[in-house]
Amino acid sequence: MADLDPGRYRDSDALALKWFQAGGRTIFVRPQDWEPTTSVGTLAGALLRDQGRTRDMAVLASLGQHHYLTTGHAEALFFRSARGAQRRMRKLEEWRLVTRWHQMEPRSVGGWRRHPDVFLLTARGATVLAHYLRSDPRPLIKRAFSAFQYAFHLDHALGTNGFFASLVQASRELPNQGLYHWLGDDGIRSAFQEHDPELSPDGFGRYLTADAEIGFHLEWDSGTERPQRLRAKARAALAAVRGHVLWVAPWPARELTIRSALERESSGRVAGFHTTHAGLLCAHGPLGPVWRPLEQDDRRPLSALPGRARGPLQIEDCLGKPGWWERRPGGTEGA
DNA sequence: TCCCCACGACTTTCTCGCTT
DNA sequence: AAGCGAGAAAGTCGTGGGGA
Repeated sequence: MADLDPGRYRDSDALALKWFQAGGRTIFVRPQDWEPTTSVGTLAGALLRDQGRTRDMAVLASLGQHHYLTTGHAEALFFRSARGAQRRMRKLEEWRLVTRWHQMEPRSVGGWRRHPDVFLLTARGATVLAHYLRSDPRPLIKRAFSAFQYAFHLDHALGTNGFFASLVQASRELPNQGLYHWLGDDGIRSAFQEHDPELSPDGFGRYLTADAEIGFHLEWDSGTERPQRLRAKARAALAAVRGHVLWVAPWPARELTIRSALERESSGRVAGFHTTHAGLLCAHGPLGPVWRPLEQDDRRPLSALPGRARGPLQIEDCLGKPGWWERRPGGTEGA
């Protein structure tokens, strides 16, 4: 069994998922205030001249959709090297389109471990993005401000985002697979309006294989929710979700707790629930044989889950593939 | 001495506009 | 269309800070 502490994994581990977060322990060093200024002024000219503006806008769009991206997440989605991601994010920061937080995680034995910096959209970034997308900037600014001001679930968000980023990273070199859609919780909540939006899953993904489209919702568990609430979430998913729901537990025993809650709630009904835990994800990666269906013992890879026949979506347009943002300016949620 | 991350310096590759 | 050059972007390597 792999060690559960993500801090123990090294770059040399073939499938190390270095940005998986340990839940709820990290502290964030952030600027005092959110910049309320929305003037874009001289920036417009610099951006228009900039060769990488399409990618920059896709970075901003992804920040608008998922709120918190680390240097590692940005690298997985948009860059081929960590240095490239660092350089570009620094530039966006200098243009005051994004703001940066440092993360430090206290170690159990004392001391601190530095994690990659976290980037958030500024008001200026939201305005520039809205201008680029020809949309109303106000909702974008409002959501970006909320992400800055009310970052209560930041660890949880980074865990969810880290899962999808690791999926992008793991599939980017595969010629006939890829993650096409990644919807954040904002995008999913609208689909849950008829139910309790508080019970909506944490993310939605559409994974393409050679002959199938596999849609799945993600539940990223922090290990703090009571079984009662787990069952409520299971009920909501049974009512509102067609397709798979993947539950990720922080440790093996917690996975068993989740499984018993799910099995109790879904007994006798068809449920596409699968579970895993962070140790397996770190050891095998998100594409490894880690997903265990309810009332079964075997674990299977994501690509082996049943899906529907491939539609017009193209593998080469999947997230992380070369230049994907050129063809999908709407970010990870767009067509 | 090692780890992790950010970043500076230098080199190489790519992109774009201009000229012929 | 082809060739050229300037500047931007990307690749690589080493360093530094903060920690064990």
